[in-house]
Amino acid sequence: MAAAGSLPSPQLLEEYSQFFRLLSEPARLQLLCQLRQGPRDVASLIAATGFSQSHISRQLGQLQRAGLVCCDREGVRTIWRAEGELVDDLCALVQTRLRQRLQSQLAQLQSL
Amino acid sequence: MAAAGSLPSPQLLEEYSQFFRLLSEPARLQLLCQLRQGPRDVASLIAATGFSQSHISRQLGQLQRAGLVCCDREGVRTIWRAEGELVDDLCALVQTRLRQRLQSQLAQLQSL
DNA sequence: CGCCTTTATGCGGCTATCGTCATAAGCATG
DNA sequence: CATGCTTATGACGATAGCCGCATAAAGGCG
Repeated sequence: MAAAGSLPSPQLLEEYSQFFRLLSEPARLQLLCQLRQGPRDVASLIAATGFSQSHISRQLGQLQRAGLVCCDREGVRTIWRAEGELVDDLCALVQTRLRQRLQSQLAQLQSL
Repeated sequence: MAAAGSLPSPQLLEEYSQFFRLLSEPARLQLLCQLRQGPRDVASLIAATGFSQSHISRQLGQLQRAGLVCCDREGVRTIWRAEGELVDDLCALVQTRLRQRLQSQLAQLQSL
């Protein structure tokens, strides 16, 4: 039986949704995956993703404001890196769910 | 040191982002919160959220296709309920992060 | 100081999605 | 069957967000 906790306030709901929205775009997820492999400068992110410099700059800015990435200045260059394990943990949970659903769909197909 | 796993394929990235996109809208999050408290029929969801019937129907459809909610037919009425703990787990992780960030901001303010 | 490299931002086109209204489809009852 | 109640879907206006182009700002080098 589900616990009957109180409902979250609209403001909190808004915070949650804004956070999840960050992860709802393949471009940002791709950047996070790149940075999960280790620190990268913007040039290599451009090369790896094919996005324009301005786009990458904006997305990194959003991720930084959310505390998901941070950067170290090396002169005029900026080296970005992932911060924290949150995204990995979230993706692991989601991956488990996705796998379960695919397996059940597979079972459905095979039972025909 | 971060593990240097392989990069996810674009298709997988798309799957992840589509899933997170479901949670990136306050309306859907609100529905999920309502259903987390227990099964509800559509009329009570309309009353609780103020959204139109058509909108709620669409959002529930999306959540259902993702396996986050499911429904039992009671004659012509449909009773919806949350399915699985995934959303709760995800929100718990995010909440921890949000709290940490607010606390650190608070500490910053107090150190002035 | 001029020049180059690198990052941040204003602007605008484009697409996707939100949310509503109107309507259709399905099921129960008199 | 006709009526009423509940849910699903087509159409549409409004808005938000993606993404690139052009340009400004900031730092390094001769």
